Amino acid sequence: MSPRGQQAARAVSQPTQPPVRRPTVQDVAREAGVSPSTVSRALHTRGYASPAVRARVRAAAERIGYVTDHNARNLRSRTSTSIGVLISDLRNPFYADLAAGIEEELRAAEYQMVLVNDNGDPAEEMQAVETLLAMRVPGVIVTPVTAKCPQVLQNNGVHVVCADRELGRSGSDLVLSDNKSGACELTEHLIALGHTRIGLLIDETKWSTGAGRLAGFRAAHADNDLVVDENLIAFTSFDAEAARRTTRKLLSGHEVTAIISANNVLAQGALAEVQDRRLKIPRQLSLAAYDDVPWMSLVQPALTTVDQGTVEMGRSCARLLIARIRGELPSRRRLVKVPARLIVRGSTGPAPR
Amino acid sequence: MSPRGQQAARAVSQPTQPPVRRPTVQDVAREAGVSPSTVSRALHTRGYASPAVRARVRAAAERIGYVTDHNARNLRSRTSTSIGVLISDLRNPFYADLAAGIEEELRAAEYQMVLVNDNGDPAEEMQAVETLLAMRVPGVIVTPVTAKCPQVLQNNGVHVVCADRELGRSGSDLVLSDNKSGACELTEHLIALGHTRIGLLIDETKWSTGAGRLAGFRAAHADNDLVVDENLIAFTSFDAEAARRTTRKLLSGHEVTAIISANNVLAQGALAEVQDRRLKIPRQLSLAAYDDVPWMSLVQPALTTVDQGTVEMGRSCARLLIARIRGELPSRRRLVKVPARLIVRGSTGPAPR
DNA sequence: CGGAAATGTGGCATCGATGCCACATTCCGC
DNA sequence: GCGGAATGTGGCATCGATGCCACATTTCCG
Repeated sequence: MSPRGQQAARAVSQPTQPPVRRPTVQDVAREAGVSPSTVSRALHTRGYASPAVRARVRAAAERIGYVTDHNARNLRSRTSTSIGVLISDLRNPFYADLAAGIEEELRAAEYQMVLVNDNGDPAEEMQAVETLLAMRVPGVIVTPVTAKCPQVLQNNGVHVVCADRELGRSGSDLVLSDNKSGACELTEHLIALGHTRIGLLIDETKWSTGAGRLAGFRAAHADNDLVVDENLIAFTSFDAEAARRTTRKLLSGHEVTAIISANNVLAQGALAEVQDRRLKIPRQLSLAAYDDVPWMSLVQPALTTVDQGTVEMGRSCARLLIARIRGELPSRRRLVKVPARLIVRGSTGPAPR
Repeated sequence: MSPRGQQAARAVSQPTQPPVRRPTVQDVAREAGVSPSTVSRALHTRGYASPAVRARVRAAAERIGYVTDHNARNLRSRTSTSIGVLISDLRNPFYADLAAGIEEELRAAEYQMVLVNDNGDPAEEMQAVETLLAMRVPGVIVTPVTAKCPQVLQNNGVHVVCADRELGRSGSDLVLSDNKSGACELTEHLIALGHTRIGLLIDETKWSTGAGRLAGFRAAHADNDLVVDENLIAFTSFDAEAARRTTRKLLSGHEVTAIISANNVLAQGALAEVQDRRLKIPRQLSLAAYDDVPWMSLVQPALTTVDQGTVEMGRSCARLLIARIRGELPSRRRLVKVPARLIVRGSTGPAPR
């Protein structure tokens, strides 16, 4: 592979390099009759430019269609307005809502969102981290898969906000749903309806998310002097199909009168199984879920749920990160607990006797 | 506002500037005992470096934790690996799926996705365009709100792929669902079941999307020698609540035996109204929708739909754009029609007599 | 009215990687 | 064994915006 061959090949594969020459600060300077430095100050840096010059420069820039080159700016000023957002699955409405909230707030503050799906895979997550480091982003919002991820970022001076879950003891800022309270409230709602044998469909408890929800489930029982039958805590995998199979087992011979799904995906599986069995809800079985998503109010009867305020969680993440980047926060890490809200709908009713 | 005051204020608001000095090409060069140019070639540019040196440089880079600075690279080489993605509403599963497909393919090709929600607002859309121009992205994938958007981008030498809809006569590449065929197939399915008075709930026909679906609806009627009663084409606004009200009107005195919703959002409204009226589906009314999303198979009876293959559409967009950027495509614009697939479920049945 | 402070602008170096060219080797064939 | 091609490396300028400092004006006050 000779250099020459290389270049030739390259030239062939890029025949239509767009030849657009975009105006630079120099051009604007010439047009406005000032120096490049002045243009820069007039357009961006605060202060340092008389209103008259500022207006003139603005007009000139507008006239020749000048658009700042972020790459040059970022390089020189050693900053960037791109923020990394690292989530597990955009197709899951929880993550989509989270991302939507983040994006909204970032956009309002004139930051850009670089969104990466890691599919819950540690390798892809680290790959993404590398990319974000290369982009020199000042901050990242992540629903971490591995504690290593926030750690590496922080070691490189990148601000990190962990969303939805805590992994190990990172010093990162955190935005979490108040899982324990929410799950507790939901469980108590069922207990108040007379349920004593409540199944909990849950996929993990390693992360604070599952752990919190389980804790809330237990707390509600304890508060009402009920002992939790450990057999009713049904561990399953993270996909709907697995949840369905687990629900099947749960419904066989455990005499549960209610089932709580720990998240929206598991709820899909649970509902599918329940519908398949033609169980009358809520007469024969009450069904509820943590993490309200739109379809839950479309099925009949509509599902009783706990709304995490996911979009607001996303907004909080972004606000927190921006404040951190601007250095407006004391150095100690901040924990934001987003309150969860119980939404009672038709799928929960008095326990059958 | 004196300069000094400015600086002081700035200093106060950024007390903890992360002092992390990241290794540069120079550092790697020193570590490996070669020149910076060689490092650059060894790590990135193809060819031009002996395997031995290449390995040595790689090792050195690894050892000192070198991560290329994309800003510098982009500036110098006048390219970027960030791709803009401009959609209307991330919370709508259609757009989320589209974005997921795009991201997947971009990531595989080592591009990054900068995702912007324009909320269907022309002003925000143009705002986003400006930002993407500033980032010097080589390409953008957009579900356009305005024809101006792809146009401005192209005028600035940015490659554009329009997804899901065509606006006016831009020269952009296009990736569309085969709306006409899909809608036609769906309508014919209903006609075959004996329906002759089919309502169509639709929000717009200015864009190719709505226009195509309406055309398919008409085509199916024509193919079966049925005249379309224009009163059954129910125009509505783009939100579920409006769709619900429109459905209400449609159900009052038009003697429709089936309703097709032109997209997933409208379907929500239609379903809500139908459930509210306690109509038996499909005995009293058949219900169907264009654009299959997960909840449609969760409701009972599950909805008959047309699956657009949205994720695949996203992938197509990304593949097309990348090929375009690499200059692998002939200059004439390309139109990709993604086939739609009819999914018959329980919500459609024989027409009542 | 003079000199110091305040105020606005311009000049120049610089951020970090890379394109391009020159040059030092090595290789080959006659 | 020698001239010229092939091959691999280093040097240097450069992408475009901005931080910093110097300096030319103005402004202000004793």
